[in-house]
Amino acid sequence: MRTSPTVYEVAERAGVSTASVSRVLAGHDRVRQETRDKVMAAVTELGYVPRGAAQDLAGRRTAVLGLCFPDLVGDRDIARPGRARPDQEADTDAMYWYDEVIRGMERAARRSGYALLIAASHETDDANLVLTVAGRCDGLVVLAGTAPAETVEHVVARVPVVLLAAPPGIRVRGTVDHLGVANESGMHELTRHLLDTHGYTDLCFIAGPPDSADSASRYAGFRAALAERGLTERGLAAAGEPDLHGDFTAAGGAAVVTRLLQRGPVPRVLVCANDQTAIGAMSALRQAGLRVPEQVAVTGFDGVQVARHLSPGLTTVAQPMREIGEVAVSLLQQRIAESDRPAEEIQLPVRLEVRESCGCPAPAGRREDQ
Amino acid sequence: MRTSPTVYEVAERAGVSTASVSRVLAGHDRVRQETRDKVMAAVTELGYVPRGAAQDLAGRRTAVLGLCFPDLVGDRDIARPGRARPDQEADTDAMYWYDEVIRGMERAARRSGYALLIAASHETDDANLVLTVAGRCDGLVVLAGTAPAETVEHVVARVPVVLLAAPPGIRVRGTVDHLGVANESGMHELTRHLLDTHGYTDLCFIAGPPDSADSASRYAGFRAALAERGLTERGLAAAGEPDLHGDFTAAGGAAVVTRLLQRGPVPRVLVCANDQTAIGAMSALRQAGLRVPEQVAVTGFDGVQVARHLSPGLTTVAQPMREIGEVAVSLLQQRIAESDRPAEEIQLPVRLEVRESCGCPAPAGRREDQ
DNA sequence: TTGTATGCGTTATCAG
DNA sequence: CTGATAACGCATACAA
Repeated sequence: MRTSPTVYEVAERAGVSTASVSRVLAGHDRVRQETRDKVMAAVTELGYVPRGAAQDLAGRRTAVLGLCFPDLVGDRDIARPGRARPDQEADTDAMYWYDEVIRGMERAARRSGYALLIAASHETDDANLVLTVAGRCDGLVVLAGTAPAETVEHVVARVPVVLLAAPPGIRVRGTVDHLGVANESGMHELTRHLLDTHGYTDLCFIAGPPDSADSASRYAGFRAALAERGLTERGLAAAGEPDLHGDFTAAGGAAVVTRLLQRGPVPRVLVCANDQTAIGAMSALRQAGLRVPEQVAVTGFDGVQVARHLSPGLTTVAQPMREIGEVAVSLLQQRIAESDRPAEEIQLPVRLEVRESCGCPAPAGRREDQ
Repeated sequence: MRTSPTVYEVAERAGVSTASVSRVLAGHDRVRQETRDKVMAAVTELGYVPRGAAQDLAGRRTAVLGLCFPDLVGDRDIARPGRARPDQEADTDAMYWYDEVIRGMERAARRSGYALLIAASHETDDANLVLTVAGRCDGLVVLAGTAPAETVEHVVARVPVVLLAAPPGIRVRGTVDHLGVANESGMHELTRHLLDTHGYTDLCFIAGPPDSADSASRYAGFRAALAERGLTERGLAAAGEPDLHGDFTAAGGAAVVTRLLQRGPVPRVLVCANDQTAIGAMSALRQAGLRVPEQVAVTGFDGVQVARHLSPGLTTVAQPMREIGEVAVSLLQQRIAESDRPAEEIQLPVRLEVRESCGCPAPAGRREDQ
């Protein structure tokens, strides 16, 4: 292993003390220009890059924020080489939403001078990577489903944590801030649009996994809007329980539609628990020769980027990804500054994005892509 | 700032030495079960998470790999609040490809037990974040366009570096491995498909930014295929120079098509330098009432996930994202183990993905989404 | 303005 | 199997 230069070597070469090297690199004012030059020359010649570990240890702070998100598929595709391709597609396929979260966090972190340390893991994994990350950052964002509550509670003793999109029921002990979006009211608004603007009466909800709290909240909003108009949902399994469950992937959405097609006539509107599901649903409908939105309207939830490039454009409820990142970073910074601040619970508003998949006309004259 | 527990406190509470604590947490065998229990109890009670900085310093290794990629837009949207929305869309829009790279790297890193430290920056920025990252990882992947060559050369003294998608001309001094994909031959193959299978003769290339080496390589493959058939490209600016330049975003692709429409009849085939450009082009064509692929065929390059969900599905050349991540990690690990190994230059094969946007029939019976 | 000396929290070596 | 103790590389308070 090549042994990289240290402050000592730089100091020696520059003919100054290590303190001066440190000061120059930290951009302190109180150092003579000549000293500065000597140091910089030595730094360049030696290819010196300060060891982050030492800086962090001495400075008692890292320049890093952490982000842990659920590993949806683990390495199943590796374990089952027999059908590698399908799995590969399915898993990356399900990542759209995480991509946006990662993006938003990276941007927000960077603006505050932090790099972002990311790792996926799953509740059922050993929590090793989560601890690795937690031990190396000044603040940590954990997406729901990433680690068991105990792990989060454990980690909170070490680093400020923001829990993202955690179900309202599952609250972690200890001082952790919770950040989420208005799932229920967002879906409520979307459903009202379908009911009032379009006058649809035959709608059906395609849920996510049965244990998904996000899906449940959105379903609640959907049901509430229906109830207000005295309507009932097509195809209800049990009282208040959606009948149709996808798994938040396009493949899942397509599969549900396939089943629906076998049962008989498809409802006039398919309200999907997230965008991927809607994408898969539209694809399956197209395969079956049904036109969207003329014969079947479809809507999503999340507002991932691809939604606007589909044809027809996907009507959906957009989460404020950028703002989520910003608020998460801000919460972390506040708690870094003042750790005993009471825990906050923030719910960010969502925005209805009407495109064509619900039956609305394409915006004339306007260009979606600019 | 809350002061988190240290080994000393854990050791004291458990009634053992710090060495034992360290051993237990490291999973060493040679420790009595009773000791192990005492330590784990103390760890849990105290919420102890080892400080990564100290571990890394003592262990001379981090559990982290770094990834630096170009910041396409910086914070322009922040600086110019006047037209915030359009910029916001444009910039995240251009991220698809990076998303896939990040994903692939995260997966590959995780499989090797590493977390991934990411940060965006641009050649024109100060290189601060790049140094921050470089100082905190055992290996670093740098995407082309992220940092000036000198910065990379500088950093190489400290940590193994893999340069991703760097133009063949721009090679960095020092021992850095280069990793890329077969841009030229991939585009050559795609073009031959258009020529031979479909018999098109009126094709036109929509390039990326004029200084993009990727775009240039792909253009070269395109031209070569045309030349083999004795064809010339529609709308050539200068000898060997593409006339139409987008900027690798959907907005750019749409803008090019808009200009094209004003000039007169659109070529039969638009071969785009990347997927985003193609997406924008298709969208603009649709707005203009032109049908894809019946009236105008369109193709892309990269194979981003959304390509398969569009309608028509986008015919494109797919980069092996997963493999890129895998190979990058592997190169890094090799060089960590043996730093004076000669630099490698690896070119990964690409794969033609035929869908409907080129004019091929939709695959019957097959379900794209499962 | 610059240099000296010490602490940061772990791991690992080496005795016991 | 366990316990002292010396690095690890840098930042900073303090002294000059």
